[in-house]
Order: sequence, then structure tokens, then C-alpha cells
Amino acid sequence: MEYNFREIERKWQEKWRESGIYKTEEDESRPKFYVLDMFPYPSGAGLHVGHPLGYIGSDIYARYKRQKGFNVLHPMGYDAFGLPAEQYAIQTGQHPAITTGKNVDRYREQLDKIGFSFDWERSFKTCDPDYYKWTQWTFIQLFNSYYDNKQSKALPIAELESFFAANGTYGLCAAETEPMDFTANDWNSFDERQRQETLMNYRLAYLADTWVNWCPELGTVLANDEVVNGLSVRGGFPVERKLMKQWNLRVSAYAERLLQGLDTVEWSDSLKEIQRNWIGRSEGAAVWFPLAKNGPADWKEIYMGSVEGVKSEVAFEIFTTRPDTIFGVTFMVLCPEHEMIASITTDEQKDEVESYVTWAKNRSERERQAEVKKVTGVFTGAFAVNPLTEERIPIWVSDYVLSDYGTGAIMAVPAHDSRDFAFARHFSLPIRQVVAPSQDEVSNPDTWSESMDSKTGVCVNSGFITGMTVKDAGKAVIEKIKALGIGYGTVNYRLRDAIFSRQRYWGEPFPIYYKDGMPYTVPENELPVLLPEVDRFLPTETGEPPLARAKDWTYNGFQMEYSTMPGFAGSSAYYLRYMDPKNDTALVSEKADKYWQQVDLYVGGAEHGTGHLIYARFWNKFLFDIGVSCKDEPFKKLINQGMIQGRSNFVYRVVGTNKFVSLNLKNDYETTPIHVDVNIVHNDILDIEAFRNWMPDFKDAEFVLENGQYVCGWEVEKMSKSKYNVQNPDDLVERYGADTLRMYEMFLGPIEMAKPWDTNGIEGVFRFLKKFWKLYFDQNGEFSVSDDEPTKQELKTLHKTIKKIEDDNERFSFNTAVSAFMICVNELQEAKCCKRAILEPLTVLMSAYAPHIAEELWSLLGHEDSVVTTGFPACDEHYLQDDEYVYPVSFNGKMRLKMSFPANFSPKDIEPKVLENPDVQKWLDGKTPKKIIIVPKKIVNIVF
RNA sequence: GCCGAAGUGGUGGAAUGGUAGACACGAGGGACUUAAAAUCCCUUGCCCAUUGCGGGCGUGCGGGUUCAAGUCCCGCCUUCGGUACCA
Repeated sequence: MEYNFREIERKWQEKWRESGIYKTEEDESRPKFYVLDMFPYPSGAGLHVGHPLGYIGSDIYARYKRQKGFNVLHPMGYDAFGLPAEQYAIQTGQHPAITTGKNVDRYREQLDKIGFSFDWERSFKTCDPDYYKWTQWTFIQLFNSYYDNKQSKALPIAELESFFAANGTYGLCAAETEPMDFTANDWNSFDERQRQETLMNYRLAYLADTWVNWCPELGTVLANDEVVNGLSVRGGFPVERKLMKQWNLRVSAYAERLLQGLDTVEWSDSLKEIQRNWIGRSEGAAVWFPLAKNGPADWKEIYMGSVEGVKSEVAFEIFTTRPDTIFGVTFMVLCPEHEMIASITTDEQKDEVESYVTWAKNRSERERQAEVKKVTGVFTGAFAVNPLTEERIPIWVSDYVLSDYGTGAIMAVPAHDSRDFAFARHFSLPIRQVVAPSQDEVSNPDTWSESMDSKTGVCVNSGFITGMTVKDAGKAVIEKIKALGIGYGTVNYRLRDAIFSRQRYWGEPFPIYYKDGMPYTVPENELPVLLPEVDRFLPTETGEPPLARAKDWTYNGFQMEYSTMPGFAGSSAYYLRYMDPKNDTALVSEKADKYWQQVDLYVGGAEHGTGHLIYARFWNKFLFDIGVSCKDEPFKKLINQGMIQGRSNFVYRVVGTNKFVSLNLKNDYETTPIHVDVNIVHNDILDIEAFRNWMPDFKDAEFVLENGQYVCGWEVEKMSKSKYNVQNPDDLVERYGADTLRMYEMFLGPIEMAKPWDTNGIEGVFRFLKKFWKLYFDQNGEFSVSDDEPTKQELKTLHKTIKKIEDDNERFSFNTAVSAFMICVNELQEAKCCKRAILEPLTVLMSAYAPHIAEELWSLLGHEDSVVTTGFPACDEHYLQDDEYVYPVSFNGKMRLKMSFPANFSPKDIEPKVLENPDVQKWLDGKTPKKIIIVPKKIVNIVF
């Protein structure tokens, strides 16, 4: 019987569906294991071969874990809200829900063909109201929480209200948008509006005027991770900065926990490092620099008392990571957005400062980034006082200081910071060296070509810290400013709060309405707030988001929020929902959460390192704080499948003709390379007939062949339609079957490595499966398996394979596992082994990789049950032992000959036998060896 | 610039510090066949020798540690990913 993969795969996929064999339930009697793939955004283009790479890997692991006795949760769903469906809706008028539905059906169809063991009963889309109800619910909890820095956790906002009523802000230690200062009496006399505005400064989901990345083309704001090089990730449109009232999530409150948590998860070092950089923790000091309004004489009075006593109208708070260089400060710089600029600028400088600030604020992100090296700035005419040297220093404004990091104001130390250096040189400001490699290596900074940014060395020209190492001096300065009450040691993070509003239609509506201009939440029992219908998916004429078009978009007569939530809202807790997807009283029941705990293995692309994987961790930590999730970290182990790049093929057209010349002859002509559809090229040989039919232009093409064939060139590029290098898995499944595709995708290389997609080797895997199939059939094609006792050699082959597959599965080395199967089948074929005792366990091993063929053979072997419910075979090491072992014998490390000894020989027994060997004697040539190194079962090395 | 990962045949890639190139593709040769497909066998890192053997060189480059280095250490080069005025 032939290996008819089409029939076999159709048959078993149907059986699995009918029997619901992959349905999962909580089962206290078995240990659990949760394997999750990053769910896909169902785009119109369907799945390409890059998608299943991770899914196949996780499916193999899930099946392997089931065989090992685990109760495996392995769900799949869709990240269905998002821009492409909406852009399509704008162009065609078709509702995004319809487009999304169609795409989801197509994805499902494609996924089903590959034979995954997903529990589809747990599936959902993020745009399902039953699901986004809980996204909205979580938002309400965020709105009603603040972050307590002492306990390092989120607490109910009501507790903050009681705190204010009793203490005002005195002793408060909470994450905040900006510092506030009021007493209990103040609070108690506040009206409702003032209280709401105050609380907004602390809520974890808060509304605030925010400098945002505004993308006019998309008509929406974007988060930092959605903007690359000043262009939107989706569409590549320019992005500008704009001050807008936006919802934000106080992700920054969790910066330290997000950083610490990385030490507790099993992720790749590179991905952890990406997140650490994104969080960007830096230790340093905050220092108050007073304004020298009336000269140095009166500034000291300002400092009577504590830091709290310093009035921000007369002093600037700066952040520095180099307090040790404070004696080298020669000027200060404020960001153009700094609120004190207007009040300090002198009359003479007013016009110049105003025009600079206007210019700087209107510069687009892209312009700003393109001109990073260009130094711009303006002097305010005002001076500050360096609190340690009592010197007057000029205050400048420049856009190299960012408004949203630190305090938007810096002390400039041009000698030891490259940006300050460039600025000082450009505007001829003084540069003073305060750090040197050693006391006597001081030089004239005017002769320097760059600043000395090194954080090693000793302080010079630095008052009381002169002579100290940089490290000690930093500590000493912090002590000093603390004692003086003008500053303190502190930590700053690069991680910003996440902007949470999108002025788009196709997203979760906010459960928020406005009363007297203040936002209030819709009661939880009225969730979900359904996405309303609109006539068009565009902003209104007055520039309001599309939801403003909805009829009667109100709650009890109050206007609802017009923005919707961003894509990451729906993807931030979906892994929790899979634990209990049908629950309509909770995001996840306590019971389900206690059982499944967290994702044990998460598989997906590293491109989500600074987006989804930060947001989901934040979201989960919050849910942990409020008792919804029992684990602080959502994803215990993470595997990043490498990106699949495209492998493009080219034909070479002779310039000005319709003649195409084969790769190795092209140097004889003047040619232009043209992308050719990879689907009409096999092993780099062009299917000429198919090429002629591919495009009308090529109908009458002529060819210059080599050896009767047209050889195409190739290059690794991004997979894209325009490069004709997209391969969709359906074609391969149709041609070779799902089992071949599964094994081939694994065979390509290590799952974590980026690699070009290349079908050139798929024949080999297909041949292997045919060979595997043939082991079970005799020459006449009849199924024929013998019950004879296997030989020692056959048992060795089997158990070697069991051990190897187990090891490889555990370390996700699926490519070497496929090779191990090939070796095994080759050996069995050579031995003409068709014994049940060997083939049965092999079938079970194979079932994780090629489940359809394994099921078919399992049933032919006479089993009633399914192979996927059968346990992983045990390896008996006894069969792996050799009677005899071949030692490579080397001289001074160079291999010369091989000798075999009984496996149980000890080094002591081997040594004399080696020396007796005539070849060894020849090599020794009468000399006595200095040393003989014998590593059992490894090598004999003679040193002389 | 900074951070991270990786450089091995014509190609994808194997190698707990111990015979580098497993396994596969491709290529060349052969068997079967009227023929093709399918299948099977042999060769295949480079160079020299080739009647048989055999010998030399080889894991991006330069050093080092070791009896022994693709693997460990130091210094470079290249490629890919992340990030980028983050004070």
C-alpha cells in the first residue's frame, strides 16, 4: 500500500474533531502543563510558512508532554482588533467584523490542515464581547487603583481617598504623574471635581495631557513601541508630537518589578536584555539648582529646611547619573516644553527663546531624529546657582533635553558628557575637567576632540571630593546634598507610561462616560459596553474619532468616551482567559487559575519584546496584585522562534530584449535581475512553461539555458508579496502532506534561529516518511509486521532513538530529533527490521512530530485506542552498552590509529596493550612516552 | 554610539574540551525500466598522490590556555537583531 498522505490526514483530522480528543479539563490527579503560542492577527493574506514554525514546535512539545503524563492546556485564538481590518473597512465600507470573521475562518482552515492538537473549544477572538467584557473590566480595576511604592503593589483608590482625608499628601508614597502638595484640610474642603482631578494624578489608568506620537495619516496616537524611526510601524507614515488629553496606563509604576521579575523567568538572555534596556534603570541623584534671581547672596535662604521646603518657582530639579561631576557644571539646559521657561526668560532674550521653543515643539519626530547630531539651543538670559560651588551658571533651552525623561532639566558637564560637550563647543561655553585617569593627568579641555565620558578615574578640581574615585565621590556628593537638604539619591527609569487611547473604530470601547467633563466608569454589572455601529469608519468633520458618529453613544444621557483601546489591551490577559474561557462571572475563576497557574511554555517572536511582552507582564502583575492571578509572572519559559526570511528567486533578462539567461551564463550579457515567483521554481530550476504562463509579458520569452535547464539566482530577503517569495503552507500540505511540512519546518534548523525559508530540502523529509511507512509493509505492499524477538542491534537502534528524542524534546532541539528519526529508519531499513517490538514504540515517538501517519500505522498495528493517548516509551540504557569500544589513539593530540578494547577495560588495562601495538611502537620510534592520557570511552593520547 | 546573538563544505545545518562536517539537499556516477516517474547503490570539504595504500591543509582573522580547541580566555573583522540625544 502506498503512503497516501491526503487520505490519511483527512481521515485522522476528522476523527480527532469528532472524538474531541484534544479537549482539556482540569484534572487534579495529573500535573498540568500550559503550552501557548502567541496568537495571530488574522490578516487578509492568510498564514504563511513563518507562522506555523512556532506552532509546530509548541505542538510537538505539547504532544510530548501529554505522552509524559501531563495534563496539557494548548489553546489557540485570534488577536482580532486592529488597524488593517479597519483600513480595509475605510476603503471598502465593509464592516471590520465581517473582514475579521472571514480571515479567522481562513486561518482556522489553514491551521486545521497542519494537524495541531489545539483545544478549539477554548478558542475566542479578542473582539468577542464575551472576552472584551473582561478587558473593560480590567480597565475599570486599573482606573480604581493606585500604586503604593512602600508596599510595591496596587491598592484600591478608596484607600488613597481615606489617606488624603486623614493626612493630605504628607507621608504619601505613591506613583504619581506629578508631585502634589496639600493637607488633609485642603482635601476635605475640595469639591468633587477637585477631588477627581487629584485622584487622576494617581490612578493606574489615568487621563492626562500627554505629549503623544500623533500619526495624521492613521488619524490616531501611537505607543512608543508602535513608532520606529519617526514612522508608524503599521503603514510607515510620519508621526508628529502633539499635546493631547489621553488615557494612559501607569506602567512606569511597575518598572522595578518588571525588571526584578526577569530574574525569575526562563527567557533567552537576549530577550531579557532587550527588556532591561527598554526599562532602562539608572541610579543617580536628584538635585535642586536655585534660580539666581538676585545673585548668589540670597539663594541659601531658600534652602532652609528640607527638600520639601524648596519651592519649584525658584529652583529646578535635575536628575543626573553623575553626581561626582557636579563641580564640572558650567551651564544648565531645560527642555523646550519646560514650564518655567516663560517665567525666567529675560526681556532681551524673550523673542529668541519664544521662536526657538515654537520651532522645537513643531518639529516632527522624524526631523528631530534625523538631525540628532545638529546642535540647537537658546540662552534664556537667566542664571542658576550651582549649590555646591555657589557659582552662577547660565540657563539654556535645547531640544536635546527630553521632556519625558527625568525632570526635563539637566546640569551640563561638558567635560564628561558628549552631548553637553558638543553643545558647549557650539555655543562657546566653558568646559572644565573634574575627572581624570589620575591626579596628575589633568589636561586642557580646549585641546580635546571629545569629552571624557569614562566612569573610572579620580576627581580633580572638585572641592571636597578632589582625589576620590568617581565611585566614592558619587556617594559622597549624595550624602552632602542630602545633608544640605538640596537633593537625594534616586533611581530613574526610561520606561514610560503607555498611552492607551486610539482614535480608531476597531478596538475595545472604554467603559467610561463623562459627567461635568470628568470621566466615570460604567458599572461592572453593565459590561460589556458593546462597540456601537457607525455609518463610516472615519473621523468626523470636526476631527472627533469614529465613535462620535455612533447614534446615541451615551450612558444615561452622558457622553461616552470616543476613543477605543489599543491592540495590546486585548492581548494582555488572553492567556488567563484560556484557563476558563466560558466564565461569565469572572475573567478566570479562582479554581481554574489555581490549577493552571501560568503559561509554562510560551512560543512567539522576539519582535514583541518591547510591546506585548512588557504590557502583558504589567497587566498580569496588576491582576496578581488584585488577586485575580496567582502568579506574578505570566510566562515562565519563553522560546522565540526565529523569524523566517524569504528566499527570493531571480531570472536575468538581457537588457532591451525578452531573452532570459541562466545564472552561470549571465556574465556574458548585460542583464537586469527580475524577481520570479518562487512557486514556479524548484531547487532553483525554473519551470519554463509555468514562467511563460505567469505573466503576459513573458509569453514569448526566450531562454539561454545551461545543461538544458534554466538556473535561477537567489537571495535572502524579507518575505513579501512584491518579491514573489511568499510561500503558503497549504500548497506544501497539498503536495507533500502536513506530516512532511511539520517535520520539514523543524528540520530546517534550530527553532530559535532566524533563517531563510527554502523548500529545497523538503523532498528529503518526504522520502523519509515514505521510507518510514514502508517499514511496515512487505514487497507486495501488504501490511506485515512480525512478532519475532528483535536482535540486540535492533534494540540498540530503538533505545538510542528513544533517548535521543527525549533529550532533544526537552531542549527544544527539534531539528536534531528529526535527524535522529532518519538515522533510526535508515538503520531499520538496512536491517530489514519489521518487528512489532521495535516499530510500535517508534510509532509512538513519531506521533508528536508526524501525528497523522503515526495514527494510521498505530491503527494498522491493531490498536483500538489513539496513539496520542499512549505514553512515551521508556528507554532501557541496558541496550545501549557496547561490548567493545573503539579508541582513537593520538600522538601529541594528533589522531593516528584506532584500537578496540572490551568496554569494561579500565585505563590500567589499556595502557600496556596500547604500548605493545606495533603501529604505536613505530610512531614512538624507541622513545619513551612522557605521559599517556586515557579518557575512558573517549580517547587515548600519547604525549612524547 | 551602546547592548545582545551569530560566523563551520556548493546549500540547510551536526558535534557533554576528545576521530570536525552527523542528518539532509544539491551535484556526479551506476542499477532497475522500452521510456519516464518512483526506488536502490557508490562518490562528494580543499589540495597532492592514485595500481593499492597514503600525505598535507582546514570551523571569520590574530594571539593564548591545554596532552587535546569549532567549543575556553584576550584582541580584531564581518553579518544580523534590539535601542538610540534616556543626562
